[in-house]
Amino acid sequence: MERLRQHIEHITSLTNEEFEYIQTHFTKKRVLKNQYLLHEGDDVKNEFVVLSGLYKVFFLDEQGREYIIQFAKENWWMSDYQAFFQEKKATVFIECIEAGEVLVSTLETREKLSAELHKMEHFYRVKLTNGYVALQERIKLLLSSTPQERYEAFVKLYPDLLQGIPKKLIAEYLGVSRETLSRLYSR
Amino acid sequence: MERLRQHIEHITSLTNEEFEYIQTHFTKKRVLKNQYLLHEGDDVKNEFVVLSGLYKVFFLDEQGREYIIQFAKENWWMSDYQAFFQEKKATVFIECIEAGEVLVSTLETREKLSAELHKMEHFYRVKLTNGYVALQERIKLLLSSTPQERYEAFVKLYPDLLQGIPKKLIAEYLGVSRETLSRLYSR
DNA sequence: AAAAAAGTGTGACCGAAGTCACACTTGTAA
DNA sequence: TTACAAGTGTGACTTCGGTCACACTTTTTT
Repeated sequence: MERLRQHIEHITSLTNEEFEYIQTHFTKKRVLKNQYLLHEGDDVKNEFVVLSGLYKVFFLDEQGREYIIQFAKENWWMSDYQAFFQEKKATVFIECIEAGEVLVSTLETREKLSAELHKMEHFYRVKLTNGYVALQERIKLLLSSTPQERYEAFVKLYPDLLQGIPKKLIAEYLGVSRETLSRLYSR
Repeated sequence: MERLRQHIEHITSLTNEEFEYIQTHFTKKRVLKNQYLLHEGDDVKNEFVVLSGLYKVFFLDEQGREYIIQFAKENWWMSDYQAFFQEKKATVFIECIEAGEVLVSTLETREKLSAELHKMEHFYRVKLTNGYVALQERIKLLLSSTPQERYEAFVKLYPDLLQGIPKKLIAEYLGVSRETLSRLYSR
């Protein structure tokens, strides 16, 4: 839980009492490799804060092709935010790539803490601001770049992921075929 | 200004005094067709709330090709949010397609109102949440869909834009060539 | 240790979308 | 009202990336 505190205090400082209270709204959960935290069609009751391990957020098209929206590592938040905020059924999957731990929270928690503690509303706003900017960057990249440039941008964003995971997953994140990606660095 | 009030109260209710105060942080500005509200390389001092008219937020790649990030109409907010929040130079342009009016605000305003009024921090958080979800949807679409599907999704999102603006702009939003877009509905 | 499964590189082929060129229409300005 | 610019559709050609196939390697399982 100390991790969560540091994470929040990176944005806004808290008293011990405040953190004590906030803490009660999060529960720790161990996650094993290949375990699903969220499955298409589920009610999206939770959002997750990654403490350790590696996870992928992805979806499938009609032909069953897989597209990765996000890799999540330490201190990243993840959910099917569309469904989470709008209380719809999940359209994405969250699967564990490397075992680790996450904190589990709910929409009620987010709204309640935001309403009760101005500081927490601030925290969530800042997090969302950063997330918004990151997504916009991804859109610009998807719109304008060649596979080559996307790959280079990926390397910058996730330098540590390059060795750890199958290239296939990187291809699914970039939106190119495995073969095309392979040809990018073999020439 | 009444428009701004309705817009905010759609999310959180305000007293007259509160709105009086908030109001002083926004100034109205008339915008003419083809006028730029923001130019690549500028310091991004402002964000804009659209009262009327139509605007495009776009950027250029090295070859000078144009990509539209967002069309903005009534009640949409726009800026180069990346640069705005991080106080960097603009990498995008905002240009007026149809004359109208906007409200002009600043980062200081956003932060100040958020800090002073919990309600406003809430307002900004909710706006950001919606924006985040919309961007994520766009990413999913860009990753997985054919030009055909993108076009159909566009029609749903901006049904009113179809007749008003040149098809070239739609193509730039979808990330396909003008010719490809043209062939989508001529067969 | 053997067998099965997953990951990776590479060639051959194909097809969807980009580019270029041009004709025709519509809108705008002199 | 004429002239010029902008917008639009369509054909010909090209090209980049996808798909399929297969060999080889590495990892996992039994």
